[in-house]
Amino acid sequence: MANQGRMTMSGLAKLSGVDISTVSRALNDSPLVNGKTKDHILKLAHETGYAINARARNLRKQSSQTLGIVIPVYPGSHQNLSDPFFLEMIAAVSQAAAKFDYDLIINLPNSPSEIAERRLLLSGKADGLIVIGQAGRIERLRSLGDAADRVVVWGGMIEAADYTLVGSDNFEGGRLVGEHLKDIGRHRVVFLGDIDLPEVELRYNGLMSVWNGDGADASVMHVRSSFDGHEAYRQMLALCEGAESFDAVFAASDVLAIAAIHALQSKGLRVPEDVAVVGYDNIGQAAMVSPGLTTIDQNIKLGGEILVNTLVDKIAGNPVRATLTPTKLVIRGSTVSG
Amino acid sequence: MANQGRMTMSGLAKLSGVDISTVSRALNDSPLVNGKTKDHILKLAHETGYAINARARNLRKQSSQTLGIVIPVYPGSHQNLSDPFFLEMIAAVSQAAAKFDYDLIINLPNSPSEIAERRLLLSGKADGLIVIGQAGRIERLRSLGDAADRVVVWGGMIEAADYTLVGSDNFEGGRLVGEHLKDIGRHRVVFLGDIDLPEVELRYNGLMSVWNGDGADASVMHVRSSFDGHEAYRQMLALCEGAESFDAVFAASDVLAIAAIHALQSKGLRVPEDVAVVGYDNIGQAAMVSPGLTTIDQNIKLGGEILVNTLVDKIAGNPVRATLTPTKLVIRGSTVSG
DNA sequence: GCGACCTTTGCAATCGGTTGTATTTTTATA
DNA sequence: TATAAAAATACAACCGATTGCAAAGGTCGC
Repeated sequence: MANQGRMTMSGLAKLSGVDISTVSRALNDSPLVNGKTKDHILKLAHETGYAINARARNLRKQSSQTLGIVIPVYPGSHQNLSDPFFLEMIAAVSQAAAKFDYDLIINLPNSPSEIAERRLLLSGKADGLIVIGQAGRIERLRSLGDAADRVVVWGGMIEAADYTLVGSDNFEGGRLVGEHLKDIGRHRVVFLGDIDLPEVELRYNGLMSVWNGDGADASVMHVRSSFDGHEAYRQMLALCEGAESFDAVFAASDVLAIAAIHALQSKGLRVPEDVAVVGYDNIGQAAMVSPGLTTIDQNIKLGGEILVNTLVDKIAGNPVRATLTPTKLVIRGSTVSG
Repeated sequence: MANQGRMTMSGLAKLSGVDISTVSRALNDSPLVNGKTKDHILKLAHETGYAINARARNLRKQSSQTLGIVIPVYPGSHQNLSDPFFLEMIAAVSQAAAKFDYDLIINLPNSPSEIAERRLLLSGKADGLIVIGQAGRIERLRSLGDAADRVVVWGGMIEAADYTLVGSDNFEGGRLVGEHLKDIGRHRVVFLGDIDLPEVELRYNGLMSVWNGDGADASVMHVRSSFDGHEAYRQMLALCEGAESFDAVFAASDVLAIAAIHALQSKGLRVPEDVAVVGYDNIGQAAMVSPGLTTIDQNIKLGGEILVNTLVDKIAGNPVRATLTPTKLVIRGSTVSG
C-alpha cells in the first residue's frame, strides 16, 4: 500500500471530482478557485500525503528553484577542504537562499579546469550560480558569455572583472590590520599568503598603505603560502630558521594564522610577546585557540545574503552592481596580551 | 543572437534532418544509431552549444540524478556552523556522488522540526537523502515510512534504528582513547560532551570499557557540553575553578578539545604536562594547533564514500545493511610531549 | 425576465526530453 | 534474385505539472 504509484494531480482531480487544472490552482492558492473547493482539495492532498512533483513543475515553469554554489576545493590540493570559512559561507548562502525558496546544489570541482559550473546552468539544474573565489579562474569567468547574467562571484574587487562581484573590502581589511600593528608598535611585519591571488593582493596593499608616506621605518616581508595550513607551517619554520627578524605576522586566513602560531611556538617564540599574529576571516575557532586570534571579520553571513539577493535580482533580469561588504577588526590575545 | 530560445532536441532534429528520437539516442550514445549519423548530430550539438535540458529529462526518467544531504546546523545554536567536520563530510560525499554523476543538494534545516528533508524526497528534487547525525531526530527518522528506503543516516550504531546507518565505530574510538590514556598513566579523566547524544554515549562507553574489570583506580567525570566550543570553554573554566582534580580530558570533538585547551591554558595549566587532551574527528586544524591535538580519525572520506555507495544501492532497490567504518588514534602533542 | 458581468471550472496545448514499437533501409544468406 | 535477418530510423505515447482561453453557472440591475 502506501503510495506505490504515488499520488499525482490527476489522481487528486479524480478523487475530488474536479479538473486537474483546478487542482493545480487550488494547490497554488490561486484566487480563481472557490474557497470550499480549495479546502476540499487541500484536505484531500493532505490526507493522501501528496507533494507537488518538482520535476514536472520545473519543466513547465522553466525554472528549478535551485541555485548552485561552486567552491574551489581541489582534492589534489586538499588543504582548503577543511577551511571553516567555506562552511560558514555555505551556511550563509543556504539560509539566504531558503528565504527565496531556493534549494542549493553544492559543487566542489575536481580541478580548476572543470566545467561543471556551466553544466549546472546550461542543463537548467540551477537557475543561477554563486562562485566562491576567483583565483585561477578569472579567464574562465570572463568567458562565461551569456551565462554571466546568472552568475555572481564572491571575491576581491578587481578591475579586470566584467562579471558581477560581491565581496568584503579586502583593502580596508588589510589597512585595519596595518593600523593595529602600528598601534601596538610592531614594525617588522611578515605577510603570510600568496599575493598572486587577487583577494590576498588587496589585503597586502591595504597593509602597505598604512606606512606609505610615513617615514619608512617599517618593513613588510612577503612569505608566500597557499591557503594550506601545512604549507604555511613549513614556511614559517623555515623563516624562523633564517636570519630575518620580525615582530608580527599577518596571515591571509585564520587557518594560516593558526598554523603560524603553531610554528612560532614550536620554535620557542611567544605569541604575542615576541611575535604578534593576525589572521583573516574570524572563523569560529579563532576565538578558541590559545592565544585567541586577532583577525578581520568579513561578516560572512551578510556576504551570503548579498550574494543571494544579487543573484536573485540578476535572474529576475534586474541590473545589479558590484557590492562591498564591511569589514572589521577583532582584537584578541594573539596581538595584545592580558 | 546567442541562444535566445535556447537550442533543443527538436531544434537539433530539424538541423540534422532526422527524428528527435534519433537525436536523443545519439546524444545518449545508443548503439541503435548509425555511427555517421551520431557523429553528425554530436558535431551539430557541439557547434550550437547544446546541453540536454535536465528538467525535461528528469521528468521523463523519473529521477533527478541528485542526492540531498541534510546537516543539522541550527542557526539558534550556531555553534556547529563552523565545525570543520561537516565541511569535510560534505566534501567527501560530494566527491563520492560525483562518481555516480549525482549532484548534491545541501540542506541545513532551520530547526529540529523542519521537514525539508522529506520535501526533497517527495517532490523528487532528490533521489535519495543522506542525513548527518541522528541526534534529536531519531523519532522522526523512524517515522520516515516508505521514504526510508531512500535515506541513509550517518551516526553511531544504536539498537533503536530501523533506518540504514553508516558510521564509524564510536565505541572503538572511545576505547582507543582510553587505552592511550592508560598507557600514558592518566587516571582521572574528564569526559567532555553530551552523552545523551547516541554517538557521544558510545564514545563514552568505549572509554569506560578500558577500566571495567580493572582495579577501579581510575575515575571518569562527565562534564556535559553540546558541540558548541563556547559552551565547552565555559564548562572547562568552571571545572578548573572547582575542587575536582584531573589529569586528562577526552572531548567529544576536536572543536571541543581545542576550546578545552584554550580554557586550561588560560587557567595556567600546561597541556599535556598537567592535563592531557584528546579530541575526536581529526579535522585539518587538529595538526595545526599548539600543541598538536591527539585525536581519533574517523576516516571521513571513506565514510562519505560508503554513505553514497549505500544510498545508491538502496535507490537501486538492493538490500543493504549497516556499516561501520574503521577508526584510528592519531597521537600528537596534546597528550605526549617532545 | 433578459442581457451584462463576474465567478468558477474545464479544455487542451505545452514544457523538452525518453523509449516501446512500427517501419524502412541495408546487409547477409541461400 | 528473392528473402530472411539485422540495422537504422520514425512514430507516438508519456512523464506531471501550468496556464491561456473558452464555457458554464450564478448574480445583478433594470
